[in-house]
Amino acid sequence: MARQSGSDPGLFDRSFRYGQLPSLTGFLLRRASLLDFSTFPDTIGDRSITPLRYSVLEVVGENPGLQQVQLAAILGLTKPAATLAINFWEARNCLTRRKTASDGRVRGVHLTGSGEEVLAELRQDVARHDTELTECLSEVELANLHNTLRKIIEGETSKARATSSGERDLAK
Amino acid sequence: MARQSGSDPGLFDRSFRYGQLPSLTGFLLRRASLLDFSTFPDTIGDRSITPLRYSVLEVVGENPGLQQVQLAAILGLTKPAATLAINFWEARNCLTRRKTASDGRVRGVHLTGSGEEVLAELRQDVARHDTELTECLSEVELANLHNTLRKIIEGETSKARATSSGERDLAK
DNA sequence: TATTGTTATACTCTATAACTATA
DNA sequence: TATAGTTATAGAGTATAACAATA
Repeated sequence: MARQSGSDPGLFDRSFRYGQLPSLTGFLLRRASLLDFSTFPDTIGDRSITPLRYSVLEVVGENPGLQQVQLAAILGLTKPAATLAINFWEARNCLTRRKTASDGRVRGVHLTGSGEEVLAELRQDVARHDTELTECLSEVELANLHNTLRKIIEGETSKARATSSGERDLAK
Repeated sequence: MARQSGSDPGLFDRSFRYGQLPSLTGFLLRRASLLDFSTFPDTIGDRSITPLRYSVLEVVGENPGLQQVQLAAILGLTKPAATLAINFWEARNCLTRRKTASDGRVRGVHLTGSGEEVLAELRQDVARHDTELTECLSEVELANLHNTLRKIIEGETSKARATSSGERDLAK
């Protein structure tokens, strides 16, 4: 029985027409991102470790004692989403919450010893996966791609704040 | 009360460290794609019209009488997902299913008259949104971005077929 | 009152499996 | 027996709301 899946799109089948889709940046970004996501577990092995969960570990590792609201803000998560992501790693003994002396409401997030080890391995696996994703590109192409994507993210993020959902964030 | 949302990430807050995240193509792709997705309804207006649902209308418009399994293959959807997406537009009188003479199992998908009109407007709105997303880029940068993204999608798609989920697709 | 964090809850999306009708 | 399409169902993921503890 054949597997039903949306993870192997096969873009650009010459038998069909795609209209303006292939000339839309948003369409290409989504396809590339979905491809990255769908091949992620092949390199990482553990299917429960998603790019988001990896990024949680990475950011906590870089910012020991980070508040959960700060983690949420950095990664664009809601508070409950941050709670759940931390719970995931806490259940695996990779993250711990510690009360802060200065503010009793805050429970700073820290890597555990085994969390450090897991992160160290994970960083290498993720970097390898990322290299594989872009192995068809030259160094110059890759550097240009990163610069361009950062421009889109930075430039459009500030615009989004003024015109989109950010408007509601600022509104009382 | 402030709105809880993950749609306005605010990447690169200088107060924090991001480790290797900003140098990962996958991370940048996801952020750019999420930004595109989160600002999409601002241009389109109707929140129920997602990029995916638009692409369904676009592909059917370009390939009248398309089979539903073909639509699914083109857009990387499962059969049930294709059914639901077509149902959405059928309920809005934009798409119809018609029995095919040559094969009684097939119900080809077609645009209705009002579907043509909706698509024509939608194409313009989507193109405008896409232009806004990349308005910080020069023409050369945009062209390079598209070429590079297509390389990633095409190059990696064929590799994915050989090593990833495609393996299970081919396996009995 | 406002903020940190958790829990409760619901909604969307998408996956698999099972069913139908045709071939 | 295989394929096109639908329906049923369940699992992630993520959203809001409400709550507890602290400021």
